[in-house]
This record gives sequence, structure tokens and C-alpha cells, in this order.
Amino acid sequence: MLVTRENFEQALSQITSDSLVVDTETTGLHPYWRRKAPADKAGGIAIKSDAFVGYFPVRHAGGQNIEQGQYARLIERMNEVTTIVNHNTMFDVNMLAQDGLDRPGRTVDTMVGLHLMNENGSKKLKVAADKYLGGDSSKEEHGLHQLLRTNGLMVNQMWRLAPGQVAPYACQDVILAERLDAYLREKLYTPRLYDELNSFAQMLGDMEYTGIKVDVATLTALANEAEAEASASLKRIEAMAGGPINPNSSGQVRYWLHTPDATEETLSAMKDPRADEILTYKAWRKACDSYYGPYREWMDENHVIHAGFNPCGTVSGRISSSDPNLTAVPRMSTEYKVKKVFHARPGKRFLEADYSQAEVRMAAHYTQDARLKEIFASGQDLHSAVAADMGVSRQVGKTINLSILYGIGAKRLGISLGVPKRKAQEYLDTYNTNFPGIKKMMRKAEGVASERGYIQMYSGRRRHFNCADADPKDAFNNIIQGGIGEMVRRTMVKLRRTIPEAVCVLQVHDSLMFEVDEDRVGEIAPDIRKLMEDQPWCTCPVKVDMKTGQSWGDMKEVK
DNA sequence: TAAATTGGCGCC
DNA sequence: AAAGGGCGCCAATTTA
Repeated sequence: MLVTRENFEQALSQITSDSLVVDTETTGLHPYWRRKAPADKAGGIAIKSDAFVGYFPVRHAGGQNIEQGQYARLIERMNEVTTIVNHNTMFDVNMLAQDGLDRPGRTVDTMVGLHLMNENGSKKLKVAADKYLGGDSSKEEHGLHQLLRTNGLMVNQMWRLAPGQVAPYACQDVILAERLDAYLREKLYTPRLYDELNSFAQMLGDMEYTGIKVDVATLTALANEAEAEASASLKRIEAMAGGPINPNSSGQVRYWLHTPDATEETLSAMKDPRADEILTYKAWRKACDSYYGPYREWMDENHVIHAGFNPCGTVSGRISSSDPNLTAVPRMSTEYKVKKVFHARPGKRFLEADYSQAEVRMAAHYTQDARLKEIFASGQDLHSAVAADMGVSRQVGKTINLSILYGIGAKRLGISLGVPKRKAQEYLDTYNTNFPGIKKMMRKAEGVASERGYIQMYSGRRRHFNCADADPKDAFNNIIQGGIGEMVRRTMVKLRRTIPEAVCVLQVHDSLMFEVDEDRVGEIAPDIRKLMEDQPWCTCPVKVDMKTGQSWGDMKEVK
């Protein structure tokens, strides 16, 4: 039904269940997308409770909205329920937070269920509904798009249509989400994981809502420095080239330096001052264009960046981050110090906990390679121990440790070590002789992936290979990568439950960043470490390194 | 001219 | 025999 000022009371009285399906039609794209679109709000809200389905227009351009006081009461009512169900639920929760919605006790997101069911497939509600529930939802949605088109509107401008035009489609969405949830609970290979992922998705939504603070003075200073360095470098380049040139144009660089490409690898190998200067310019320019510049635009009025964390962002089971992508902030070893712009809020400190050599430890667990397990069990330095076994330098050992799990070949390893392919092949052979478990498991994983159609992680989560764009060759890497994803995911939820005073603000795959009261760092750190290292399922010891600081760019080790 | 692709590069 | 896994984003370049 379409809810109006007149029938509002009647509609509200029909919201009786403790779990609601809630879907917003927004007046923009995203509550935090200050960069891509204006920060906007709910235009209308579809709600399903038991047999009731209604659309509450709140900001439709042509009027016919419910009263502000009525909307406040609707939000109040939503704050009383324990569960909110939808497709991509945290989007709606964070959108409605702008209108006073509290953090819900529990959320259910059909999107994470779909991702669990088949991480290769589409995560769109209508496509999934057609596929799993039968019917023609996609086609029905066509009617809405038609309506938008004839009014010259974009898909995110439904609030410009009359409430009565939007209501049937909005109501359809909450009905579909509820049916899809029921379907997933019945058909998923593991409903337990669906619940787990829902808790995790909720936590990621909370992280996005919390955000991370930028120190504007630092940002300005670093941005100015980078701009100055970039333009000085460009002047030097143009002097050498004898005229204007765009160092970001791979075509122009190739032409000037007679190289096959303009990658860092090629240019740095040249030992040519012209190539070095190009690299200098590109690095400073990237700092401006990919970090400092965008960060300014992503900040809200409190200088907080609300990056997105997507639980359905990768096929391996890792999360992805975007707008901006906070999993790709340059390390402090680069010349530009981007991490320095992130500061803990006043009275708080960052506490960063990294799983040490997570991938190789996970490989030791999955392969049961005797020597690898021995190295970790004895607590030796991995790279040195591997190098010693192989009779090579630590650098070679380290490079191989880092690349072997990606299935690197002799050619690529040779380039990365700066040795002939033959020599690189010798290294690989030596490695495989010393650590035979890896290659054996790679073959096995590939076989299982192509024959059974999926591989399974320790948590029970599956990575499917029964489709064209999933390559069984990636099975081994995916089980390692995904295994870490599962470990970190479960640990994050457990941490939130048992150490709520450690507020998680970032996850960078095998690393977690918390914000805690500055005077409680010493007390909380050991608890975090203990919980993170407690992985009884893992047959290889798990180790966590911890750091603390006021800025992400200035962290000191915690013993 | 806008959309799509490519080249390149940041992270684990 | 040979085989570089998973992302997001920017600017340049090509395509429709």
C-alpha cells in the first residue's frame, strides 16, 4: 500500500513484527558519496512486517509525503525492532542513520547469502530472484525504468516520481528480499555461515559509519609538498626532453626512451636519469591524484572518511574497500607518507594488529609441509630459514616465499630477481625439493576444483570453479587467501563481542586497526593479541604483531 | 562526446 | 611445459 498522512496511523499499527524488511529509495546515491554525488537521504521507505507491506514517501519532490512528525515516529518504531532485513542492508541502515535510525541489533543481508551461494554470480536482487525464485522480476522492473525514462530521470531519481508510481516497485523489493532470505536459509549449503556473514556485514557497515579521521593540517602540508615535487620534476623532465611531454602517457614515454612499455619495472632497470625522473614524477603525481586530492573530497564535515567495505567484493572471500579504497594506502617505506594523514580521534590511539606471514603460515597448515611447519614451530625467521635450506641469500628466499603461492613461473621469478630464467628455474626446483608439500597441494587443489567444482576452506566456506571465469589453477591460492579472509572475519566478530572497547576502524586483509582510549592501550593490546592468535583449528602457530600510535604514519611496536 | 578499454600502480 | 593470486582507481587512449 501507499502510505499517506491520512492512513499513516493505520499503517504504523500494522508494523507488529520484531523483524522488518526495510528498503529505501534514495534522493541520491550514497550518504557519504560527497565525491561522486551529493550526500543525500531517503526519499521513501518500503517496509514489510508480517502481512503488511507499505511505502512511506518522505522526500518526494512533488509532495504527498508523510509529515515530518510521522516520519520521526516511523524511525522510532524501527528503532524498537531487533532485526532489519534487506538486500545490501547496511546501505539502507547507513542512509537512514542520517534520519535518526540507531545501529540495529541485528541485520540480515540477502546479498551476502547470494555471494556465499555463488561468489561468481550476479548479486543483483532482481537477477537472483529470477534465477532462484522464478518469476520475472527483472522484466517488471523494466516498467519502472520505462517510467523514469519517459520522465527524463536517472535510476537514482525515483523520488522525483509521484509516490504512487514508486510504491508498487518499492513494495515488490521488500517482498522479494524476504522471499530470497527464506530461500537462502533453506537451500544454502551452510545456513550457519549465512548467519556468520550477516554479523560480519553488519560490522563492516558499522566500520563505514564510524569512519577514520583525517588531520587536515597534515593533509594540506603533504599535498602541497607532493604538488611542488611533481611540478619541479616535470620541469626537469621537460628540460631533458627539450619540450613538453606528459610523463603519464605511456605512449610518449615509450617513444622518448625507446622502451616496450613505461612500467616501473622497465624504467628502473634502465639506470637512466631520464627514466628515474619519470618515475619520480609519476610517484608524486599519483600521491596527489589518487590519495591527497580524493581524500579531501571524501571527508565529511568532521574530517572523517567513511570508506566502504564490501563483504561480497571478491571471489576468494576477502573483503574489498572503495570510495576511497583504504586497503591500498601506500606503505611508509614509499617517499610520500600518505598514512600520516590519518589520526586517531582526540583522546584515542590507534592499535594495529597484523597477522605475521599469514599466507605462508596458512600454506603450512593446508599443505602440512613438514619442513615449513617445523620452521614456524621453532619460531625461526621464515625468510632466513628458507634461504638457508635452499642455500641462497635471504632476499631470494624472501622473494620466493612471497611469490610461490601465486603460482609464479621461472620467467617471472627471473625478472623479479634479476637473474636468467634458467637460474630462476633452479631456485624453484630447489624450493620444491625442500618444501614438497606446496606443489603437491597445488596439484591436488586444482584437481579437486575442476572435478568437484569447488574447494572448501576450514570454515566450510566454498570457492566455486564451475563457471567459465573461474580457473582451477587459482584454487590453491584462493584457499590460502580465502582461508585468511575467513580467519580474520571470524576473529573480527569475536573481538567486537568480547572486547567492545576496541573499535575496529579498518581491515586490510591480514591486519586490523582499532581505535581505543589512549590510557587503555597497554591493557587492551594483550587481550586483542591473545584472541587473534587463538586459532585452534590451525595446525601452524599463528602470530600477531602489534603497533600503536596517534597517527597511522607513526606507529610504534607494542611488545 | 560519452562510454569502454588499456596501461599503470597502490595494497595484501 | 608453462603458468603472477585477489582487489580499486587514476589518466590516457580507443571505441561506439
